[in-house]
Amino acid sequence: MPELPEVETIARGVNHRVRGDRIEQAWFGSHPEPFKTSPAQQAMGLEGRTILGVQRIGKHIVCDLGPADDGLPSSRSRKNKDAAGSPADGGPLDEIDSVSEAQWIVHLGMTGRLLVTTPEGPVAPHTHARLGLASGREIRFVDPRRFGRLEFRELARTEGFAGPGAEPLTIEAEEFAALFRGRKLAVKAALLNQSLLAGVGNIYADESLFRAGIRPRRRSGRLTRLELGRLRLALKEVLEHAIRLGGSSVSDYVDADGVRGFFQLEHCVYLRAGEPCRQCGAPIRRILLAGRGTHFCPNCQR
DNA sequence: ACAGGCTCCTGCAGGC
DNA sequence: TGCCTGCAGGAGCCTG
Repeated sequence: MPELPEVETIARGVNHRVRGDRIEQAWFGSHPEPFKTSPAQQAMGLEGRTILGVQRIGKHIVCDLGPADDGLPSSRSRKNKDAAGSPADGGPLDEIDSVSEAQWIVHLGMTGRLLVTTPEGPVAPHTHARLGLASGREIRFVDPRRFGRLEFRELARTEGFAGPGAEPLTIEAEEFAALFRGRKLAVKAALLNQSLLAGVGNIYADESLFRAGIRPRRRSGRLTRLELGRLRLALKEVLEHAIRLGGSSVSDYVDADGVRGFFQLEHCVYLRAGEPCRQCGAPIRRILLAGRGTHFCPNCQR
């Protein structure tokens, strides 16, 4: 299930391959669930636009798009390629100086994938969107469980996408502590709440609580300053480490090339119920909290 | 306002 | 062997 490190890995990979490219045609499937904007509106909005860049905000992948062109040959993307070597090969973002005029926002839900392939490649079952690019590449959105969402925003009409919660990688200690102050809900439930912190899901909530030595059921408002300090650092470390390893592949997660991540090999508690704690050897316990499987070491976490 | 529970959806594992 | 049941969870919605 993609959380912040997986989404970051995918966004970087997709950005690397399609930045500066132009969307020639867009195809959308018929299942209504994945679309926050209707398929027809998305197709109309996307076609003819240049992809300025792809970034992660919380668990969302945001594609910034240039102005809609007149459908003539893709002079814009060719000009970019000539001017800046090959932007799609990953030069700095500011080489493309256009201002974002629209956004395509992708949320992968639990089982969503965003892949960059060739049009000839076999189309996986549950493919809900295909964007044909001027370079000959194709972006595909595949999501068996249909918990993912696709949205198109024209920035002349609506604001640019901003995650509802704070970014756990950059949040300062004071702001972090304020998120938990006075709250009665369990600290794990608070970590999962996207309007507080954007991007933390079940795996990294469990792993960061283990690193910080805090039990998942502890009430948020009862955490000491010291514990909040440890939690903020643990969260940052665990997320950054997972990004370096390309994310966790626990179910069917793969990056933009279809390659699995490696962080699952370093999980200390997640999906390790009954197995010995890596620190003290006590068996890892599993409970249900906020409707989620929750894993912790009863000895190391207080 | 806040907290907690339910629901969507499909694939897979486990039991009989 | 094959079918059935239950479980996995992000986030929006509903209720207390």
